[in-house]
Parts: sequence; C-alpha cells; structure tokens
Amino acid sequence: MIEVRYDRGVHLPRQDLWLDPWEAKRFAFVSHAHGDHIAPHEEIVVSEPTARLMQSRLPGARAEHVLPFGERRTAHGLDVMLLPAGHIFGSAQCLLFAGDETLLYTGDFKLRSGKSAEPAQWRQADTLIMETTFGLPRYRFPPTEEVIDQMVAFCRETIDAGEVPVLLGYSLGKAQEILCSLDGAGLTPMLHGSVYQMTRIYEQFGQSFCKYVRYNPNDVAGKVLICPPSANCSQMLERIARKRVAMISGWAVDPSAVYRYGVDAGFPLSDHADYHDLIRYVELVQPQRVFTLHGFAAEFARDLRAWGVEAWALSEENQMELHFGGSDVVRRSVPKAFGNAARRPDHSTPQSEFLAFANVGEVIAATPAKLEKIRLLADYLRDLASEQLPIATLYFTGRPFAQSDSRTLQVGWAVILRALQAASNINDTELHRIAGAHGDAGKAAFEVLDGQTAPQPFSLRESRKLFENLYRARGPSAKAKLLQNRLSILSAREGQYVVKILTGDLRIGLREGLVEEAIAKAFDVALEQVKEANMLLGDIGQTAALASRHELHRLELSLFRPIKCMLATPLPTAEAVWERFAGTTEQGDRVPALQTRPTVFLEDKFDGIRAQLHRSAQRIEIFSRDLRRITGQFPELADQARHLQEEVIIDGEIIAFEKGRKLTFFDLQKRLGRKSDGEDLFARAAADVPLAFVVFDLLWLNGESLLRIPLRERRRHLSGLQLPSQFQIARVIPAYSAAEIEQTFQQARRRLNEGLMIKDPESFYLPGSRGMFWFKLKKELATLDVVVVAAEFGHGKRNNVLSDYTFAVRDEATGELLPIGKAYSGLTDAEIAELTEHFKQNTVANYGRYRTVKPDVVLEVAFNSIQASARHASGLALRFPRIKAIRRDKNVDSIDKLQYARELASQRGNLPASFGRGA
DNA sequence: TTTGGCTGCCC
DNA sequence: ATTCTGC
DNA sequence: GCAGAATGGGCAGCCAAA
Repeated sequence: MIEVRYDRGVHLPRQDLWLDPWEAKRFAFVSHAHGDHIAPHEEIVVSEPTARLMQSRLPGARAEHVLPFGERRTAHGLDVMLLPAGHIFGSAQCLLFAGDETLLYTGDFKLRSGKSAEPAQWRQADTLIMETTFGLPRYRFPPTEEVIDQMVAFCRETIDAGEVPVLLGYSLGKAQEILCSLDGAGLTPMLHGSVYQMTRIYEQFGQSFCKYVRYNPNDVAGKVLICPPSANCSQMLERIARKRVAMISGWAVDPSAVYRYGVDAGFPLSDHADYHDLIRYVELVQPQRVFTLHGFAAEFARDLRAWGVEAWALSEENQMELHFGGSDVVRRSVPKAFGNAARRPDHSTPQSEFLAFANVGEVIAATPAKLEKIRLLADYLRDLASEQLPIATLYFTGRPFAQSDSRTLQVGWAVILRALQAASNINDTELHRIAGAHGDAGKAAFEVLDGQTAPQPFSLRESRKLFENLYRARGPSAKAKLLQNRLSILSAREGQYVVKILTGDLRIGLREGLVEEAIAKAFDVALEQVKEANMLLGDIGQTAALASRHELHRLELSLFRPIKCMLATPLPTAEAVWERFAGTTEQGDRVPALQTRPTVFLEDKFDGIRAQLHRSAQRIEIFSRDLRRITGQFPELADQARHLQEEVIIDGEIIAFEKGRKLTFFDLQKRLGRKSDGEDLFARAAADVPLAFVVFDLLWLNGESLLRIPLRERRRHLSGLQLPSQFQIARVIPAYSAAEIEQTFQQARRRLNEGLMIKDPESFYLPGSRGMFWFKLKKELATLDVVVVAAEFGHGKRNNVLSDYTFAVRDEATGELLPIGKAYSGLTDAEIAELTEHFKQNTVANYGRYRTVKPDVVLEVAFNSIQASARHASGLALRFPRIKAIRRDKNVDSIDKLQYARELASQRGNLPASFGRGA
C-alpha cells in the first residue's frame, strides 16, 4: 500500500508529495486558502479558486498545478484528481492514483452544503486520510437551518432590546457563511475590517452577498456586527456598552463553550464535518484503511477500529486529546505576503533558521510603526513549526531563557567583547574603537564579525543549546571561549542577534508587549488571553505554542503561579492626584452615586521590596516584582507564613524593620542577593536585618480569586485575616480632598516613609497594569545646583550625542569640583543636542566616548535621597538623580557646596527639603 | 589571601 | 527606579 | 495612554588577577 508518514504534514515518500505541510516543501498539495504555508513551497497542486485566492494576496511566481474539480490529471508525474471539500470556497480534496491503488486526502472538509463553498464530492478510495477535528460523538451539529434560525432570532432579540448583536467567526470562510445566512432576514450586517477585506475578495471572484456595511464605531445601533474571534474583548468591542456576543463555531455544541470563550451565546455553525458525517464519510469512501488527522484523531480512529475499520491517528498532536483541533489553529489565519523578503535567507548560508530569525528582527527594526512591527512578527511566527515557535518567540523578548526560568547566563559586555575579539582575530584597539563607535553591543558584533567568520547554518534548536551551554560553563573565561567558538561559525548578522539576546536587549522597538500582540494576531486569539497566559506561565514561548493550538483557555489563575503586580502611576502633587478622581466623578462612572464626593484610599508608600506571598497549608512561596521566586531570601517570613490560617495570595512590601530603630532600604539591600544554603543563613540574616511584611492587598482567599472585586472589598477580607507577628497590614486612610492627601503625605514623610499611595477603592486588581486606579506621590528630597564636569556618548539612538553627564559640587575646603553623580534623564532630545554641541566645543580632554568638559553648564538636579558612597569623589551619591533644569542663569561659582550635600545626607532619614534648608 | 571587575537584580 | 518620545 | 528606550545607585556572589 502507499506509504504514509507524518512529520508536520502528511508525507507520501514514494510520491515525494506533501499534503498540507506546515513548512516549505519542494512539492505539496494545498487544500484550501486558509493555509499560510503556501508561499515557500516550490511547486504546488491547488484548485482553481484556491489558486486565485492565493494569487490575490500572494503575488509572485511559483510552480502551480491548477486543477479543475472532478477531472483526472497529471501533475509532476503524479496521477491526481481534485474534489470539492465543502469546507470553504475553493477547498479541495486530493485523490491520488498510484498504480491500481487510490488514496483520498480530505483536507478540511464538511458534507453539509454550505452557502459559500462548493458542495463536497467523494470517490471510493483504498486509503482515506481524513480530517477529524470533531471526532467525538458529542459533536453532533443540529440541522443548519435550525442553527441559522436561532442565530437570526438572537440578532433580532438583541436589536429589539436596544443592544448590538456581535457574531464571531473567522474572517475567511466562516464570516461569509454567516453573511449568507443572514440574507433575507432583514438585518444589516456590519463587517469588521478583516472580515470586510475577505468578503471583498470573495466578491472579486464572483460571489455575491446581501447588503452589508463596513464597521463604523458611530453607527453600530441596529446592525449585526460580524467580527473575527480575536475581536472578542478587544477595545473595539469594549467600546460598545450594550451588546450581546455570540461565537459561531462547531465548538458551540459544547455547553461550556460560552464560558470558555467568554461570550453570551454560541451557535454551532461549522465548516467541518461533525461526528456523524465523519462516520458517514468513511462509509461512502469504503476505504481499506483510514488515517485520521487533527482534533480527536486518536479517539475517532479508535472508534473506527471498534467498527472493524483499520484506522490510525497520524499526527503526534492528536495523542494529546486536545479540545481544539490543531488544523484550525495553524491554518486559520490569512498571511500577508508583503515584506517577507527578510525571510529569504542569505544565499551565502542557506537554511539557517537563526539567520531567518535575525532577518525578521532587522525588518522589524527598520519600521517605526508599531502595528507594522506586530504584523511582521505575526507573519513570521505563524509560519514556524511547533519546535521553532517557542524558541523564536522567546528570543523576540530579548531573553535566552523564559522569565520563569531562574537560570542566568552571567554573560555581559566583558565576556562578549572577549569572545568577539577572539572570534574575529582583530586587535584590541580596533575592537575598542568599533565597540566605542557604536555604543551598541549588537552593532559592534556585526561590524567586528563581518567577513571574519566562516558561517555555517545555525538552527534555532542549536541556538538554544548554545545558551544552555553558556549557562553551564563555569567562569567568564569558559563562557567567552564557548561563545567565541560559536561566533566564529556564524554570519555577522547571526552573531549580532546572539549578542543582542545575550545583552537582553534587541533594540528593535519591540518587546514583550508587542510580542504578545503578535502572538494574538498570528493565531487569531484574544490579546487579553495571551497576556494572561504569558503571566501565568512566565514563558512567552509556551504561550505562543498554546496560542497556536488555541489552548490558552486552559490556563487558570492559581496558587503558586505568580500574578503580575498592579503598578501605580507617578504624579508630582496632591492636586494632580485629586484631579484624576474629581475629574472622573463629574463624568460620573467611577464613584458610586450615593457619595457626593469621591473617596480615595491612602496608604504610606514603604521603601522595601514588592513581594507576593502565596500560602497553602503545604507550601509557601514569595515572588518578587518580576515574578522571580525569592522565598529563599526571606526564610523567616516564609516560616511565619505557615501560621496563617487561610490559603492566600497577599501583595505587599517587605521592609527592613525593627521596633525603635529606623531601618532603610539600604539596610534591606544587604540581605537581598544573599545565597540561601543552609539554616545558618536563617539565623544570621534574621539577626542582621530584621524584616516585616507589610500587607496591602489580598488577591486570593481559600480557592477564590479576588482580583475582580473592588479594593474596598479586598481590604475588608484582608482585615479579617489573622497575621503572624512579622506581618502587618498597611493602614488605609480614606480621603476626600487634595488637602487631605497633601497632609497625609507630609505625615507619611514624617513617619520616614517614601511617600503616599493613592488608590481608587472601587478598582479591581489589574495585574501588570499601571493604570489610572493607583497613583504614587513621591516628592524629591531636594535639588542641588551642580556643574557638569564630564560627558559621555550614549547608547542606541543616543549613540551620537553626549547624553550622559557627570556632575560635581564644590568642596569649599580645597576649592575642587568633586563629582557627586550622573544623569541624563530629564532633558529633552533638543536640549541634549544643544548640550552635545556645547560640550564638543568645550572639551578639556577627549578619551573617546568619554570626555571631561569645561565646567560651565549648571544643572539643577533632583533626587530622592543622598548617602555616603565611594562611587564618586565627593564621597556622596544620589538616589534617583534626574535633571530638573539647565540653569542658564547660574555659573560655576554659584553651584552648591559639598558641605550642604553632606548636611542633607546626615539628616535622619533624609527628610524633605522643607525640613532642611528651610526653603 | 585579598581585591577589583563583572553580572544580575533590587530600588 | 525616572523621564522622554512616538504611535 | 501605552510601550519602548535609555538612563541612575548599590548590594551580593563569583571569578580571576594581583
């Protein structure tokens, strides 16, 4: 019999024919236009409509065997016939004649006749390879007319109730089927942009639809909105206050689908065969053996075997008993072919996956438009095979390992430079000239390596291996050696991207946030779902993998999976804070109507480490702000948490704390990076720097998430907890005016705390969001007038400007100018440009990227605290220094004196300026 | 054995 | 941490 | 308003040079 294999697509090795392969192949049959895997194939067999659909958005030459339906033809030496598959417009099955044997491959198919696809046909075949997305008996779709009637009724009822019906269905195929179904119902469909585009393409090919309009946010009333599933929970839909959302999908026969998709209703209108039709199809084709693909392939094959038909599941994914078919995922989205030139590898090193990755990075770097970046990345990710997808996705966040992976490489600039030098054989001065000239490790790597290496193909899997080996190697020398060995056999572009990942900074104007958006776009899933999954997994690669299989919904918030912190937006004054609340009150939706004045919750802002503690009866973990597990750093707190009565996730701040003695962040820091191996640390650390856990939020209580109840309620639950002695609840003070906020801020400062947190009592806990519900008020301690004594070129886009200034105060005793800190932040690009010019003309000594300058530019520098330090010659250093202003009115004779800075430093707790100089 | 440089992680 | 900038 | 880029001080741990 015809040999059939599976390796990310069905392969017939004797015929050297691939059926819907995921990756570029020499010769392949492409069943329908959902596929985005077409472009790279060298030679394809397709139906005419599919070819035309492809041609319309994938111009360019490739060898195509365009075959009519129902006629036996020869293509590439093979004897084949295409039959309509009924899935979407143009979808085809492939019947292969090999000697006196036949094989029928269905692709995605359905038996019921749809309104926008050719009805399916069939022939007897010896081997049947069939798509079995809905291969469980419970997937039995009701009669189509019945479903359509229900759907129309849903739309009518929704409109009659003054709400907007929203129907979710894939842009290509399903949406047009919906559109046809609404024909004659007296409803006006309004199409989401992507649906609109697809529909227009259908029309170009002669399909006609009922009257519809394009999405217009101001005119949704009375219309039926048709959107792709990804639009659910999107901003576009959020804006429509009164709506009812329905998912149009075969999965809707499952009653839980409504909850899983987060919609109001579901209608099982499917482009796939249901269980009954799958069985019927096997009866029609009368095969001697069956191979099943996608969805419940293993289950369906088992059922067939029970009926006496020889049947086996083909793809490995099927063994996992998914609820969602892989085929739906991988092939659903429609590709954009433009801008893919980058994916064409350099011909010098063909087949290098890593080069393809790097080239995509280059194209993304080249466009400033965010949406374009997202699109480019989505196109790349969508094409990747399941093994490559998680790796490349991770790299686009600039990480060699997942965020939840605690491994660190210990490879920095020094190691990279050493490896670059050895790999390229250039001399030290030349290396430093190049490194200096760019101020960007990646660019320097490119220039250093260009033409100096003997590139070999580098797969993504090998790249992962490289990072793992770099981790394992002990010591900078060993790491540099390892890196050198690899760099010497990479192209310059690949070397550049290896270095970019090592430095943790791709600098292509795209980071985790946009990578999440790209995942959502690539696999047509909701952005919110991607973000939540990424947070819970702590692994964007895995997130992408799950998204590609539409399995994100399986992830749930749970104990010991850290939640991203809710963050606060900084504001400079109490008035500015109050405006945010008072301002929204007038529009009237944030604060309950019964209150005449808005209430805000005030808490002291503690200067410690943000921490999230998860506690069950069996286990306790503490996570840092970046979701790193830091339980080992605070053993006594973890130990005490056992005495809590409940299962909780609490959010708070770990501070250095001892009764009667003010401890600072500085004290706390001494405990921070400590290695925890053994009980001795327990006693020693605790004795050194005693701790307290100040709790200000409760996110989980006895099996239930509290994220989506108001802060007010969460606080109420929190106050009911019995806390161990080293835990304390942050005091909340309600306030009703800017004056009260200011007064409480001053009190917080007197309590030696950093400042004030101002929170909306009605707000939910929004993980990872720095929204308009939490604010922080933190004023500068004081400002110093200082003079710039040295300037440096910056990095990245500040490569060619002197953006980084070292500044000094005057030591009265000796008359010297003593450096006290550095800063760039606070100046606009224009000011930096101006100062660059000035310092270039007033350079005292030029050391390349660093130069001392004539001390004549006076800056007003703000900071939050000042303390003794060996970092600068003044013996003092500033915390959070930033430039307040260029004091053009001052000269070097009127800058602040060292003595004054010392006084500030010596004040207890660095009280605010008003307590110091009396200003 | 001490010290300085490097790295990562807190703010 | 802080701040600015482009989308 | 958000995401990204570019920048600050200071600690502990680790390795390699002194």
